[in-house]
Amino acid sequence: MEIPSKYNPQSTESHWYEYWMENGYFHSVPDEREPYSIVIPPPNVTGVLHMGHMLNNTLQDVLIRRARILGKNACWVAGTDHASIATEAKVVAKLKEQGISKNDLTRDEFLKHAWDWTHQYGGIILEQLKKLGCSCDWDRTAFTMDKERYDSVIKVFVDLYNKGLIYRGYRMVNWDPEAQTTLSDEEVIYEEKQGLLYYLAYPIEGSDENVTIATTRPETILGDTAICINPNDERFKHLKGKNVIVPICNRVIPIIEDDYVDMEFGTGCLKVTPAHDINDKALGEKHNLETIDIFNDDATLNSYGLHYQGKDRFVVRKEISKELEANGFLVKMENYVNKVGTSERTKAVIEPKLSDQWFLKMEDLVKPALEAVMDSGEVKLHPKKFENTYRHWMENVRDWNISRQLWWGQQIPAFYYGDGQDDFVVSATDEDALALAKSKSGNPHLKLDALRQDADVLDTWFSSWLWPISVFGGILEPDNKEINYYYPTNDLVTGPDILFFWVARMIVAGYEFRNKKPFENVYFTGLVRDKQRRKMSKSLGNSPDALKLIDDYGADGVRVGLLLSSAAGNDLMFDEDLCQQGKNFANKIWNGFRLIKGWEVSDIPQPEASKLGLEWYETKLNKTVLEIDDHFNKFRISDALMAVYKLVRDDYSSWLLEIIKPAYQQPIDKETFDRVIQLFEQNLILLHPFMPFLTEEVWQHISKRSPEEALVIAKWPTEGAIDAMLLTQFEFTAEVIAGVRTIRKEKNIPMKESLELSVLNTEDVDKDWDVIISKLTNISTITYIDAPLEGALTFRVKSNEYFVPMDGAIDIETEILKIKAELKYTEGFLLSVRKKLSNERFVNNAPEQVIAIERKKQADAEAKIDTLEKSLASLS
RNA sequence: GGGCUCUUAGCUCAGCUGGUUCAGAGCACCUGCCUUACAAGCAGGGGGUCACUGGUUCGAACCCAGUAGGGCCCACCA
Repeated sequence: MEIPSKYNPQSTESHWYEYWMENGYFHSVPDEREPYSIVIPPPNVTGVLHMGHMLNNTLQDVLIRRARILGKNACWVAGTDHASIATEAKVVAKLKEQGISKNDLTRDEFLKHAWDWTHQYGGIILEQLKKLGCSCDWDRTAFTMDKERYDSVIKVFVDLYNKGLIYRGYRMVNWDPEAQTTLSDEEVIYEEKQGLLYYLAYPIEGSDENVTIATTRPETILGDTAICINPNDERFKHLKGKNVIVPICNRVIPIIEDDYVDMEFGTGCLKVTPAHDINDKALGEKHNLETIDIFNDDATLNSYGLHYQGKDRFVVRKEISKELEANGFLVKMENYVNKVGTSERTKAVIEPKLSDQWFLKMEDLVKPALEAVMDSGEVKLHPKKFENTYRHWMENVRDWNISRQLWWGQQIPAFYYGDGQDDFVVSATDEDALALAKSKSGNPHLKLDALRQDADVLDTWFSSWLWPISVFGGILEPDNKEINYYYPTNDLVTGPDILFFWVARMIVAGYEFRNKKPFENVYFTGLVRDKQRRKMSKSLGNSPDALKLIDDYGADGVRVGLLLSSAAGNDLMFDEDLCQQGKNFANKIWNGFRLIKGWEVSDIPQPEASKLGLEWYETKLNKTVLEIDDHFNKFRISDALMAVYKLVRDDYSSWLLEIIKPAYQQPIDKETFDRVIQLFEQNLILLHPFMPFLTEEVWQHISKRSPEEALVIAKWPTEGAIDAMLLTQFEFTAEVIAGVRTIRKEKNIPMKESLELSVLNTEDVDKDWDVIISKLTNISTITYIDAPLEGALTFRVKSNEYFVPMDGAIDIETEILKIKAELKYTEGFLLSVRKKLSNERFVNNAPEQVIAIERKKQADAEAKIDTLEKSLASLS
């Protein structure tokens, strides 16, 4: 059978993915095994795979595949999020392209468009995850708006309402004038923007005097209902109790006093606009001020805007400042940088706005979730530093605005039967709502069609916070077999940007609805950035096409590329070269397989070198397995990969294969062959979580396997013995080999030309390793000698001295210089060790073991100096 | 403004309890090799004042304090 020398991922990846699917390896049902479950952070239903998803899902796949190989019942639940505001915005934009305005559609018509869109694009990202190799249980694929998840959300809403935790309130909320909906505090991004600070003069009623205030938003003067000064401010003492006249609209408003006002800022005098600023709202309530809302929902001015009515707030800002200037009210303008809240989704500048919204009381809900992370450690965050951030948010949490003025989402199950503030009932079904309404209103003749359901939908996160529960049906059927088996899930992998949006709220929901944590570990990935440290984004165009990367480097190559430098919580500077490294590594393994496959096996005795080499590699592998397990336990995934990478590339390929490789066209003995295949298979198992396709391909090529023997469900190596002596001896041997190779290189002696080696042996070296030295360096004989050899190049390992006899002139001067340099270094080293050992306080205070090590260092150095001095003497 | 965190080789980062020759890895770089598995490779090599200043200690990249400079999160100063 001819095996190509280049591994070709394209031809194998889809094949093995189909094979895995056909055999149902990813599907999980509860059984007697230990469960291991992960729920996917559901990507937006209409999204496409980007680098963040790639990283995130690769990590999850590594974890789930390893769990599967460890023999656990691994279940990775896939699904998508309806992403109400993002999806609705996309649908609105698409309709607009077709000349359809959302306002011309009924709710049902709009929802039909949204569902069409969802069905058209909803599966794309999941198909892309399959290309990446993700071993999700696709039979469980869920959607935050499917029937079960929808009903779960409604049930939870009703439940929380009945517990008194959900309330309706007229509050100042963050208004996105573009999407025309409210946002939660978390959805507002504050950005520094260069603006102007306008100093405006307000005439004082019944006087020629003015009072000057500073504002960044001159257009809001039309909504002013007071001027506020600090009661301790001597400068304004004379203004107490007076009124001022608002320029342009000529309204008379009072001057009030409150020590909220910072005397140092601006003029020390503040205009109060209760409808458009959260602090002014508080002041307004405290001082019983009128509230004048000057904006429409799209942030154009309403009738309070007078001649500016219908114009956008930013247009008005420019125009009104001109008008103020023209009329002498504008004292001056200053450049000023202030923080402006913008919508996470639409980027529109947020307008604080008073409106009726639904809120969830958070204070008590949050308590068990805070404790779970900070006190009991039931939920662990990786890296740990996020615990502080988490605590801070949890301790300062505010009520969650859960209503959105959108159509795409779970419609709030509140039904109004009258026009009063409290003329509504909350219920999961119409019939119950009617019954409740009848009794609450005292009107037994109320009809169903007289009930009007709240038009708002719930915040997307109000459905995704239930995800680890709702995907197992744990809300609707709290005692079902699945939820009892898979919940709590084990690990969650996500980005720190949704710590508050999602992770914290899931923990809250877990304790509230299951009385149990939703997961044990949260692994936060970093942001994927480009080489210049810029965030990857569509607008910058610096995000590579995920699928093209897979085409170019293979899914395995991309996975390795992403994992190689992605310590938890650290941003990842993505560089395609890393994928190339991954691809190269895949090819390396492929060729390792090719080499073995090409050997002819014969019934001949096993060479000593092979026997020893195999023994050493087995120990090395056992040691590495321990390291890898340790890395995994600490979520150091890239370290785990690096450990396998080095094991396979350095120890296995460069050392073991070279040690056992038969001479050209010679057969290999059966014992070595069988053993090396077993060890190679162990390598493949260790590699499989990281590079699932390549390893399965090679695994199946090594021998014909039944579906029960597929690599995807192989068994992780169990702990084996580690022979420390073998490892030490190997390292010593490797140094000797490197010494000979260096001489070859320096003197340009080709590998074909065999050399001799003499050893002045003062170390207690096991001569068994000589066969390996000979083989790897083409040394014909190794001789043990008592005195330095003349006419030879030398090198030293520990206190052993090695001589390679050389025809022709040896540059004695150079040799002497080399030895002198080595001597100088060693003497310096010895000096520092001696100094340490002669320090009484060190000897008295340091642990025994540390002192023993120092003594050993001293003895080694002394022996080495002895060797060096003898060589020097023999040369001169 | 508050909190957290980081600064180690050209780049990205390890360095876990202060103690092995502890100053590391991968990549990049330099040199030599198309050696019969792999040039997507092999072998060899150079490279760091561990940000700075002090302190604690027998001993500090590691602990403490301060300084400088990044990053993240939170916060209503108009």
